[in-house]
Amino acid sequence: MDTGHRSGCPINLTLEMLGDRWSLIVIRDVMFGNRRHFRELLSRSEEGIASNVLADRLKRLVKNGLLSKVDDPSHKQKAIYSLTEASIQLLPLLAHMGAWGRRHTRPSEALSIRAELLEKGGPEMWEAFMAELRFIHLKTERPTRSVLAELQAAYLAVVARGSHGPVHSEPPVP
Amino acid sequence: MDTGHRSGCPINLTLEMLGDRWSLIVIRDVMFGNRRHFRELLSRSEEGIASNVLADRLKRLVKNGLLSKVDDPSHKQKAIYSLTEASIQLLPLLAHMGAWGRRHTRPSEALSIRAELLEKGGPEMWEAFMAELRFIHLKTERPTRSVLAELQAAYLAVVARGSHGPVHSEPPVP
DNA sequence: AAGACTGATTTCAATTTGCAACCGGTTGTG
DNA sequence: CACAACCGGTTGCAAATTGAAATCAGTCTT
Repeated sequence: MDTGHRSGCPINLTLEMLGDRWSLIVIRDVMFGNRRHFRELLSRSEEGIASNVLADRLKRLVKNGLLSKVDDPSHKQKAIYSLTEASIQLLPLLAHMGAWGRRHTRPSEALSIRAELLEKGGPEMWEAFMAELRFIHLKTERPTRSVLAELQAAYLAVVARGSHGPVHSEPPVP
Repeated sequence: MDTGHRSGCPINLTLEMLGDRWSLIVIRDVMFGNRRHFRELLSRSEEGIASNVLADRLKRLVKNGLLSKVDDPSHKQKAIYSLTEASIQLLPLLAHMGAWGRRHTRPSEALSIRAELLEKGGPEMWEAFMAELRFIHLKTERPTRSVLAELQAAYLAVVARGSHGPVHSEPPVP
C-alpha cells in the first residue's frame, strides 16, 4: 500500500505539494497580482520564472487541485487560471510567510507594504480578502470590501512617495 | 548592486530560504520532536532524509540563522542544534501548514492529531508553545505550561487507541 | 583491543533547473 | 488580405541539485 508519499504527516504532505521554489510564487501572483494567463505569469513577475518551469508548475498545480484552468472565450488560444477553494485557503499561510519575511529577511520597502498591511489587518482582513477571492475566482457573490484595492492603493502610495524599487503601471505582487 | 536574490518580496525571500522539500522538515523535527543531533534527525524521521542532504540543509539553516550549533560537552564529536528566535517564530507558519494539510491532503490520523490540537489551540496555544521553545532552545525562564507534553500525550492516546500508523516508543513528529 | 556510534564526506546516477530558441495557431492592424 | 504581434506552450542542452549507498576518521563504551 505505497501511496508514493514520504509520510502521512500533514506538514510533510503540504510540503510535497508546495515545497519548491516556484509553486507558491505562482499562486501568489494569481492571488495578489490577479495574473490569470500564462504570459502574464511568465513575463510580469519580478522573479523571472522560465517558461518550461512555469508550464510544469501550472500542470502540477491544476493536477493537485490548487488551480483550475478554463478556456478564455475571448481568445481561442488563451487559458484562464483560477484559484480553487484549497488555494484560497492558503492566504493565511502566505500572510504569515510575508510577515515572517518582513521580520527576518531584508525585503524592499515597496514590496513589503502589502505584507505589512495584511499582518496588521489580521484574520479579519484575511477573511474579507478570501471572500473577495471567492468572488473573483469562484463566482460567488460580490463582497462589499475590496482588500485587493486597499493593498494596491497602499503599494502605489509607497511607490509614489519615493524611489522604492521599480515603478510599473501594473505593480508587482507583494 | 546585485544581492543574489530573485526579488525583494518578503514572500519570495522566505521561499528562497525555506522553499525546498527538506528545510522545514528538519525544523519541524527539531521543534516538535526535539531532535537535537545529526543522527536523531537522520534516522528517527518518518521521511528518511539522506545524510548528505541533511548535512547540507543543517549547514544552510545555520548559515541563515534558523538553527544554531554548539558542541555537546558530553561527547567531543557531538553537535547540538538549537532553534533560534527566527525559527521559533516559524511556529504559526507550521501550524497553518499543518491545518491546511489536514484539510486538503490525506494525512494519517495519528500524525494529524497534533496539527488538529495546534489548530484548535489557536494563537494563544502557539504563544505558550513558543515560550516553551524559548526555554528549551534559548535558555529563557521555564514557563508553567508544556504544550510539547500536551501534544505528545494526545499523540500517544491516539496511537494507543487503535492501529493508526506505526508505533514507536519515541513517536514521530506531527 | 573491539566494536559501536559520532557527524559528516565521497561517489555516482538520476532528476530538476535555467536559459534560449523555437512552434503552430490566433488575433489585431494596415 | 498580408503581416506582425501574441498565444500557450515545447524542445534541446548545459549546469546544478538530489538521492542512495558506501565510506571515513575520531570518540566513547565495554
